[in-house]
Amino acid sequence: MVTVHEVARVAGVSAATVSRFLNGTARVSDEKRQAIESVIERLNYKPNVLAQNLKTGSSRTIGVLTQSLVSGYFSDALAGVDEALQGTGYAPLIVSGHWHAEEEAERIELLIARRVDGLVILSGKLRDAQILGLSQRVPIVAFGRALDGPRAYGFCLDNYWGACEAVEHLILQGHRHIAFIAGPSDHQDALARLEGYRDTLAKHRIKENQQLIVDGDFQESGGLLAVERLLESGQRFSAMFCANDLTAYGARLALYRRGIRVPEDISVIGFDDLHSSMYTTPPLTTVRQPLFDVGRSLGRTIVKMINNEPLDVDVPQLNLVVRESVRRIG
Amino acid sequence: MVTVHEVARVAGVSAATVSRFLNGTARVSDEKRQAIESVIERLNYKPNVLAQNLKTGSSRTIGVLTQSLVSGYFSDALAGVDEALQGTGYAPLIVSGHWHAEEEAERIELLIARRVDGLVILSGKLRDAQILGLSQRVPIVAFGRALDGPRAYGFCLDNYWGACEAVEHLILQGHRHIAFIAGPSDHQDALARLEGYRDTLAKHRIKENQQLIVDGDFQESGGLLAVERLLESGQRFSAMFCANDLTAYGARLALYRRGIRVPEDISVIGFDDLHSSMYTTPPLTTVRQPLFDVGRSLGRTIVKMINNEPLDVDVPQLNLVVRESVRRIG
DNA sequence: TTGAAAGCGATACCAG
DNA sequence: CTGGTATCGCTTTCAA
Repeated sequence: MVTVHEVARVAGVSAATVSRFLNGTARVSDEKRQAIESVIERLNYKPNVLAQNLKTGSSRTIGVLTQSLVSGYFSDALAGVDEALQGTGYAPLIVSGHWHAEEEAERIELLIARRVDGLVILSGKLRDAQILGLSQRVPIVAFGRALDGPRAYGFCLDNYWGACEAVEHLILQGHRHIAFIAGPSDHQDALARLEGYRDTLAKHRIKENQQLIVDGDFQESGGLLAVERLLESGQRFSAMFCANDLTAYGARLALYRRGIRVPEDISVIGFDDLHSSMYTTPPLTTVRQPLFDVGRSLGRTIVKMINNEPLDVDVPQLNLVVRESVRRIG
Repeated sequence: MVTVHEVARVAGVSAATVSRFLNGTARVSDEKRQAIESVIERLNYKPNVLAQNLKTGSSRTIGVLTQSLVSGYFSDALAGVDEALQGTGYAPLIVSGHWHAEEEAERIELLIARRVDGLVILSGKLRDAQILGLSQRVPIVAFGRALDGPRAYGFCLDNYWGACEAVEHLILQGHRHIAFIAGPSDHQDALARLEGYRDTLAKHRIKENQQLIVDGDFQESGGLLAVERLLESGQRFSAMFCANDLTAYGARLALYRRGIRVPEDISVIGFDDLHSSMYTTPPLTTVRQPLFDVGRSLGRTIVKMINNEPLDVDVPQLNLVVRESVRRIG
């Protein structure tokens, strides 16, 4: 493998000069520049990143903590981060915490041990205090938590607002008996969505019916089970708000199994807007989370933070996307 | 930051000894071992990976080339690779080629520049020869191509067989007019599936009807369009074999829009078995590709290859999973 | 078993 | 503008 020294020797200059040329650290006379350029070309010299890393103390790598590699939700965000990092010289090192605080902490330690220059954290179960602590060792940008420290920044999307929009939509379409399939009760977003549901009913003076609120788990299976319980309870309802799209998929299948049509018999609205929600039968009306944009914003922000540039973060917004799973009634 | 030298100094030994202790490179007397251990503990010493990397010439990193970060198909494989690498000391560096040969080559160069110790390649458009060439610079394990060099190994799943299974299933259920929505014609797997479709019809002496074979693109939109064309062509058919699950989703929506029921009016079978296929309405009968297992196998194999261990690769198999989108007729 | 010392390959300071 | 040289932190001969 050819090194700076060889290039230097062949070009008749010093290694320092080659380095300067390579990094544009200082002016290099035209003739030497030419010589160096041609030697690099001829010897097909490529700097050894490992040596650069050691010398500069930076790995030009961004650690990314996701919660799942196989979730459409997180994948989108990862793709966004990836895009943002394109051409910056930083590469993402992706690890998954599987919604498990200890595992997250462990993986992050691994990332730090690998000397990542920055960390992007997608949701998770770590406490804000822990993240703030970590941020003393490495700059952090997080999604799903409001953070604002010197080396830690984080934003959330307004899940409460999104839920309000969803329920509002249902009510405007004439629905008054609206079921809610909740998410995990230890999940901040799930809670916000529940609150939005409650408050919006209240706002419209619709009395909340405890029986219409059933547990889910943000997975299809939870949605399916929830609908079965709902149906067995004998409660009347014309619409259901599912805490996320996966839940809606499961719910939709449960309905299908009972021969209940969507939206003719029951309207369904979701939350997230996963890719496939455009192709469910019927296409799902849902609250869109712009996860790709979120990821991109996260990626750009961590790079700015590393470079000590002003952050001016672009926080993408939720919005309701109306498709065909909600029917106007009454 | 504390270094080996500091640890050595405080423990009253040499840096070499600390290093040996750390790597188990040689025996270290018990008393020194104790001393070193306690100093490491007390000083909370963590070796600098960057320095190790430079010295050993290895980054303890595996480059993984995927084609998409947001595809359920590739995500599964990535998760498998990730699992396989867990606890090996190797971390995956994931890049995406977006089904674009040039981009793939570029990204791979980036990975090599970062001194990855091995490469996992998931499908893509590079030619086998290119990969073999690359494998002189870094060991490679690939999916979606049959490779067997000293430093390159690759396997495919038997898409032809899978397609035969699918069509066979349809025929056994009494279908004789079977449409096929193809995948991209420059995609090896898509071609194999088409062939399987053709050969199986032939095997059962069902005359192939060119009109029943329509183009798709492995995406939902292609499936949707294809069905519209199919329906407009006025051809009669009772079942359709979709080149992949996404295509089936799109097809299913097109059918839904026309009020055509699945499977009562038309049976649908897919290929891949994405997660969501279990929750479509109706749940999709499809040929399962065990992508997670594929990824895991790939991950294990690249590590073995790096360590010069015998490979004995475990190649997972396709299998038909029967759900509810196919009806028995006749 | 242990230590001294020589690098790994680049960068950056200090003279000139 | 350029070159010599120390240095980043670790691993690994080579001798003892």
